Amino acid sequence: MQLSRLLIATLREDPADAEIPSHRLLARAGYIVKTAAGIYTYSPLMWRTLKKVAQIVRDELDRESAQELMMPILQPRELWESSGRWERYVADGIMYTLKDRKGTDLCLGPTHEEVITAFADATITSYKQLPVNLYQIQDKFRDEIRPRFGLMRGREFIMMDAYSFDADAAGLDESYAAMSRAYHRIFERCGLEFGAVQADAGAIGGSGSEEFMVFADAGEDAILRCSASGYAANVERADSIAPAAPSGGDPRPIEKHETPDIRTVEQLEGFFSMPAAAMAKTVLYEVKYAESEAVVAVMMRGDLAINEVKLANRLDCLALELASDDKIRQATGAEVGFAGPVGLPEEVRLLADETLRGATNLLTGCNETGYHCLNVNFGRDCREPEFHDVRLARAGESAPGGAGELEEVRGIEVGHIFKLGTKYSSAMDATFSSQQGKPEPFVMGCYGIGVSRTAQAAVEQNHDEAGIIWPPAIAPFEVVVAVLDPKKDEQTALGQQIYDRLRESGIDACLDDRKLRPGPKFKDLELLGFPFQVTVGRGAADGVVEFCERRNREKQEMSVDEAIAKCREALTAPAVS
RNA sequence: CGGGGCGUGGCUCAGCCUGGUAGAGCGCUGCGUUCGGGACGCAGAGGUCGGAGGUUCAAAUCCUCUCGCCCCGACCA
Repeated sequence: MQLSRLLIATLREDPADAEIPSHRLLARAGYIVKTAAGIYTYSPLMWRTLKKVAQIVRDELDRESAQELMMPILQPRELWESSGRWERYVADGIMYTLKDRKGTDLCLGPTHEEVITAFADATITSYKQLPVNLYQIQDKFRDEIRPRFGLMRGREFIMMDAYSFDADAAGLDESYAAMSRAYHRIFERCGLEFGAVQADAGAIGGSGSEEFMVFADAGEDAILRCSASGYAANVERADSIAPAAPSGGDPRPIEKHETPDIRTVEQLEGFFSMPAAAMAKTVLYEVKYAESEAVVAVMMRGDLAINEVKLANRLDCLALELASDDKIRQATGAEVGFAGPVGLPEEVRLLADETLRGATNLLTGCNETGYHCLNVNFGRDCREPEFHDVRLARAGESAPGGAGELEEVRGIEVGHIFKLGTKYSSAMDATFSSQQGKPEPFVMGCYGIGVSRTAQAAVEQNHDEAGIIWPPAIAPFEVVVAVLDPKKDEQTALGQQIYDRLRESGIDACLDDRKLRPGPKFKDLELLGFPFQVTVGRGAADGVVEFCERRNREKQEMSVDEAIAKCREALTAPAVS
């Protein structure tokens, strides 16, 4: 490809709406052009990169015997009602819905569990056909609350979604392991520094789940990891060993104290000269279920925090949020800051974190404005709460197992693998005949990779002040042969010759024959970020060119043969195991 | 949806407070000089100031509504 024939529209200045480096660079280099918020047109160069990412995904999935197919974007409401997700997705507002001319409701697919489960039900009839793993690479649509950071969180984005069907849990474990292997190879080949971390299964549901995270400061997710033990988890999911609390000792008689305007843990520490770890705060949540709403009180040790994702999972609710001041007054009969287990109305469900199990002589609120209680003991002064782990793990705490300390890093979620089990197949009555001739629901897994997000994550991890530094495997071109002065015949001829020889070697090269002065040409190519450059300039008459690696921008003069050899050497990627 | 901010040539922005001739830099076109790190000269093209309504002799500027976009919090590949 001659760059003079390729539509390249780089910008001299950063677009005003780009915040993080990868978004800024992709927009400035003209790789992406915004069509609407969270909706982008991919330029010809960007499309080359996206196709390369997609092809790596295909290669590695196919190696694990997955099969590519294509499902519809437009999906009928009745299909989504068969899994029970229509109402929830519409209520959450994340799904685009529309009506056809007859008034029939449809949606633009945000994901394809329903379609694939119906397809599997229609086509897989016997256990002899299992396992099956099906995937597609397609645009997905989500009415994101806040699209941002370019391709990182778009309303329309390219995603690979795969679905495995097995006869039993052991089969699912194998399918899941195969996908995990494939994912590791995919992100390795894309040149990313990444890790698999334990994850919350979220709205999709199911048991086991891991996220593949590209480590980057701009990442939207917080990860806790421990290098000593190898433990890594999304903070939503992470566990840790809580710091020890002082022993409360044998139960002493409860004491009620006047605490005017003392509402927070910090204030209580000062007022009673007690450590936060000897207190229990009581936080009220408004919890939404499919058919009802409730106020739930959650007790947590004073020095620790509540993990709302864990809490929502324990409560098995649709959504929860901190109760409003009005709700708190209504539920406890006291002002905000004085809620506690003592005298809590029976209709308010009471949970407590595991760290409070067996605790004695706690300092708590007692649902009376201006008062707190000392020496509160469960079962004696108040109900015995339901104990659950609802604690937020934090950096600095010990990792599960106690091998080392947790540190926090940021990550971009580029992939997610789930063990779904029979959640969808049971709901939709999608079955196969078992060896005993009985209908059994498929045991399913589902797996996603954000293809467009992965491409941007690669830029987030690979750039410098001058521009993008594409990992070779996903660069729009691996090598650019830059002819500095296309008006000089010997430069043009030599450039063309090098370009041809690189192409013959199977290298994805392009020829920059654009009539640009050298300064702008160098700047432009650095911004665009091709990993290797062969510069044909004043040495052309003597057969001398320059080889330059974008990553370090070091230039070396050498002969044409040497330059070509350098390119070949650099691009003979070590085989991925 | 809540809170904050912004819509002025292709891009980045000034002008708005205090109403009266629509501006700059970059980019683009032509000619000339230049030519290894975002050159220079000359000549040009390009804007219903997001949209609608209102106030006024007069609105980019003041008021109302509306649409779009960005940022901060709850969703997710």
